[in-house]
Amino acid sequence: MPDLPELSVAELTHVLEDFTRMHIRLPAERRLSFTTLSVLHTLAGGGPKRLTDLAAGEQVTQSAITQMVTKLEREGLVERRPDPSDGRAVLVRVTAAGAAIVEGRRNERTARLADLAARLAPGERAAIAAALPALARMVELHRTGEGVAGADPPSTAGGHDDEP
Amino acid sequence: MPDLPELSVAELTHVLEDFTRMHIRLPAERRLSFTTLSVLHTLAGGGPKRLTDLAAGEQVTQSAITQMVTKLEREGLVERRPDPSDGRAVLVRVTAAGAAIVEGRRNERTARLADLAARLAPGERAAIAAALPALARMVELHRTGEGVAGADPPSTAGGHDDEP
DNA sequence: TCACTTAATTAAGTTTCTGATATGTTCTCC
DNA sequence: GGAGAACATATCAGAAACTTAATTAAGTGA
Repeated sequence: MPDLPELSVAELTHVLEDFTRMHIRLPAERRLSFTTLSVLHTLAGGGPKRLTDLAAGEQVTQSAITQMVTKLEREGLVERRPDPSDGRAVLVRVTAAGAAIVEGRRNERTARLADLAARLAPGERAAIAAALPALARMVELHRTGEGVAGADPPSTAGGHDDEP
Repeated sequence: MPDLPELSVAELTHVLEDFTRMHIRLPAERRLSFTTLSVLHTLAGGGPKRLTDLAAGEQVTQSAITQMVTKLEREGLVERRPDPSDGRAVLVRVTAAGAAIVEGRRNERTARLADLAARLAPGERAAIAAALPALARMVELHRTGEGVAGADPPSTAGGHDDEP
C-alpha cells in the first residue's frame, strides 16, 4: 500500500485557527453580542435548554445568561417556558425570528465558503470532501469526551470571550 | 476516471462552525478579552502593525484599540514605538511575554486536537492530512480577496464580537 | 500657506459581563 | 413527612470593554 502522509496536527491547528478568525469577524446585521449569537446557535441546533445548561455551554455565569435571555425575550428571539419536569427550571427555546437570524448567518458563511471553494481545483475540492467525515468525527469525539479535565470557569470579567 | 465526491459546502460550513466553537471556548489562563487575544495573535504572526491596521483587522474602532494597547503595554505584552516613516503613526509590536501567551494557547489547541486525532482511524487521519493544503489555500484565497464587498463597520456597542 | 485628510488620544456613556445575594423548588435521609 | 442540603433562577451593584464624539498632531496638496 502507498505510504499515506502523516497528519500534521500543528498545521491542522493553524488552518482551523484561521477559519475561526474568518468566521468570527463576519459582519452582523443586528447588533448581537458574541455570546448572544452563540446561544441562539446552540438553541437553534439543539432544541430548548435550561439556563444552567446554556451557562455551562457558553462558559459564562448563570447570571449573564439570565440577563441575556431576558433581553432576547424582549426582542422576540427566544421564549421562556416552565420545565414540566422540574418546577425550578425554565426552558429557553428559540423563536422563528431567532432561528432566522442563525440561518441567515449560516447562509452568509456558506456563500462565502462556496465562493472560495469555487476557485479551488476539482482535486482540492475532492480532498476536502473526502476529509469532511473525519473532521465531523473529531468534533463528535470532542463533544462526547467533554468535561474530562473539568469545565473551566468563566473568564474576562466585563464580558468578553476568548479567541485566537 | 473515478467519480470524485462533490464537496458539500453546507457540511463544510457546519464542521468549521463547530471547530470555531471548540476553539473559542478554550479556557484562558490569563483574563484577556477576545479582541485582546486576537490582536496578540495578529501581532505575533504578522509583525508590528499600526493601530489603524489593527482596528481594521479586528473590526473594532480605533479608540478601542488605543485603549486596549495601552492596557497591554502596562502589562508588558506589547510595546509602542514611533513609526519611522510616519510621524503620526505608532507601531505596536508584541513582546516575548505576549508571544508566549499566543504560543501557549496554540499549544493547548494542538494538544487537544492531537488527542482527538489519535482516536481516529489511520485512514481518517490521512484524509484530513490530504485535505490540509486545500483548506490552507481557501484561507489564502480569503485573505487575498479581501475588502471586495467593503469592510463592515464595528458592531455591538458595549463591546462584543460576533460569532456563530 | 491654508484647507483637508489621516493617526492617535481622551472623555463620556452604553452594554455585557462577574460576584454576591435572595427566592423558590426538589431531593435526601432520618 | 419534615428539616436541611442542593439546585435553578432572578436581582443588583460594580467592573470591563466597547462606542461615539471631540481633540491634538502630522502629513498632503492646491
